[in-house]
Amino acid sequence: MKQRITLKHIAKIFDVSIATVSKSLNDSHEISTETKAKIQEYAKEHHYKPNSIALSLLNKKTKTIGIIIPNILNSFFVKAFVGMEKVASENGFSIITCITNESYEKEVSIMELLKNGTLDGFIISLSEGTQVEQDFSHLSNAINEGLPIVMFDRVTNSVECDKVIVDDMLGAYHATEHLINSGCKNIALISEIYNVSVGKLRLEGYKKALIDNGRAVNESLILNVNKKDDFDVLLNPFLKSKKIDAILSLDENSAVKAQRTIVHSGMKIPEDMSIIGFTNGKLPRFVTPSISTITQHGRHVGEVAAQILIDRLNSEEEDSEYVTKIIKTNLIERATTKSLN
Amino acid sequence: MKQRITLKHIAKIFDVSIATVSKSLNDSHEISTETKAKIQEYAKEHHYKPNSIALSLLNKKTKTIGIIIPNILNSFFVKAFVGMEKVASENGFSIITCITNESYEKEVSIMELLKNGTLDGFIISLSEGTQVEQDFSHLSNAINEGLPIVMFDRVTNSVECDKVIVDDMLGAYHATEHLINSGCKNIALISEIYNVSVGKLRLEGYKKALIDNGRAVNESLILNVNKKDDFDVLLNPFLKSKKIDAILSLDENSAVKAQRTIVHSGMKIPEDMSIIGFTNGKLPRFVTPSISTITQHGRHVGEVAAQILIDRLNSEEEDSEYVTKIIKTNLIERATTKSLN
DNA sequence: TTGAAAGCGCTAACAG
DNA sequence: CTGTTAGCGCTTTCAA
Repeated sequence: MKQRITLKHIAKIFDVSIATVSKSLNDSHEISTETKAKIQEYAKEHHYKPNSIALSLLNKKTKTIGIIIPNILNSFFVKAFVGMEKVASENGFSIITCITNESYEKEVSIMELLKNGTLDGFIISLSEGTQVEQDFSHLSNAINEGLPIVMFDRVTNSVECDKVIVDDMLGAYHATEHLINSGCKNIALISEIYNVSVGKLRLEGYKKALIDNGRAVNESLILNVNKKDDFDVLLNPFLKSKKIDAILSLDENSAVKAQRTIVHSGMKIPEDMSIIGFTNGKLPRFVTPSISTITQHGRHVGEVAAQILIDRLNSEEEDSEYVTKIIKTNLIERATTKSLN
Repeated sequence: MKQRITLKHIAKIFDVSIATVSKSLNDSHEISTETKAKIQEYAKEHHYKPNSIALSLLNKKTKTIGIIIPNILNSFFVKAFVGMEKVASENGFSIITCITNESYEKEVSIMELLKNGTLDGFIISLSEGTQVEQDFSHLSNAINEGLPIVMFDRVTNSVECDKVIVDDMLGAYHATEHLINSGCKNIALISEIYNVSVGKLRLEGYKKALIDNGRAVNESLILNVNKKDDFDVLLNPFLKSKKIDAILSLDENSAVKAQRTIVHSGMKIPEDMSIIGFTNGKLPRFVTPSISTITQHGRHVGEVAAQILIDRLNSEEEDSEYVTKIIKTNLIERATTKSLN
């Protein structure tokens, strides 16, 4: 194992001081051209690399941001992650990634662990546990200690910071309206994410669309499924007991599962039953019949979030105003919805 | 913004030396119980956190590993990533993630960037570009500089290091044999990954299975698809021109796309056409008919890779032997294959 | 044009 | 029991 080469080594070789070497490599005008030349050449030949840990200690900046995600097996979060990675890497930032698995405790312990100087800032989407617990002190503490945070997707009003959110309410509103306009009478709602903020917003959008269109909100048409529950066992009786002719799914999983159940039940899609689901991953696209989805532009969300954080880190001013960016959703019509024409 | 609290601050408060504070917080027996007590209490109250950058500089260890992945939108790689994150976090390691987008240049520049002291070691799956280029000096350099590397999935014999690989050849072999045994006569092979090592191994397994079972390898039944190509345009004539009754797909994408094309063509699955595809993501499972797949146990691959790296980092001995772990695949029979009964 | 010294936050060997 | 000193690798005054 070759020893890492340092300024000290080079200084010894040329019998000069460490300071001289440092200045030479930084191309300081204080140093004579010849000295610079020979030192630079030697450094290049021997692949000298400044130790960034030492630099971080000196500058109190690590050029590294933390990304905290509830669950990376979720296609929205992977896409957001890809966007963040792209922007970060374009701007010379590294990324430390942590996955909370929806656990409040994990989220807190991760933040504690990372508030130790290794990071310049955080990008986080709250875990389900945190949104249930409603305790955000680990986040406000970080901000107080000078670590900027950008929250995305699953956010809270209880913490003041930059935010990038998806227009969940409007997305659900438009989707519901599309179902109404395409002739659906009894629109059910299925959600595995009733615990998290975005689930609640989507539910609101659904209700508002019904009301604005002169329909009553029928609570018995709303099915909240626990992740531990057996989906099919719940869904089958649910579908049979009511005269439902459309489903709005608040998450990718339940849309796909509902679609399967319905296909098996022999109902005609979209004639007897329309489906729209949130989150546009590969799954709804490739399934047969392909599922109409509301796309949240995950990648873009990630890019914007990363850009906001990096801009803040690079900016000189201490306290520029916090921003909240809202990313619009789009309805992608596929085979599970009737077209309006 | 509150200033980070350091040993120095605490030392000043109690009018003791920095060393005393350091020892107190590390619960050294050298320090009197009272002094320790009051200093520890103060530190806790004021949320003192040792600066890990300073510690890294001192110990020349960062407790951070780099994970370099070609493409995280690939379900095998996300699963592997999840496994690595789990093991790393259990062992108190952080993870810096980079995505090469299959580019050799990106891979090299990432490695250059990260060889600066921020990482204790790497876990990498080679980019397609690197496997085409066949230049691995960025990797051997890292190893020479004392940065251990664990390669997984897409590896090369040209670099000596720890490796975790999937038994691709055998996986393809068994799958092909399954098709043969279930009565398929003309088994085609479709690949979007003919450029990468695992693609080549899977191809070998396919050929070997044919030969071992007294079949001829018919090169015209092997379709290599470029990612830029329009898959359907290639596949349709391919399927029509030969009397194919089974397809082995070397990657998840082409399996799903082939399945769709076949469904549309009206052929009966699996009676007229059987399909087995590599990589067991959600897609093949939820698609109708669900696709029989060869699972590579991505999560487990990730866990093993991370564990090997961490064990090496934690071990005292400089040069323990390199290991190569082979993870066995399994065939998951679903609706696109006839059972053997 | 070069170098000595201080310091980023911390630990450890050694004195007192 | 506590403090002094040196040092991890680097930059940056300030002096020479």
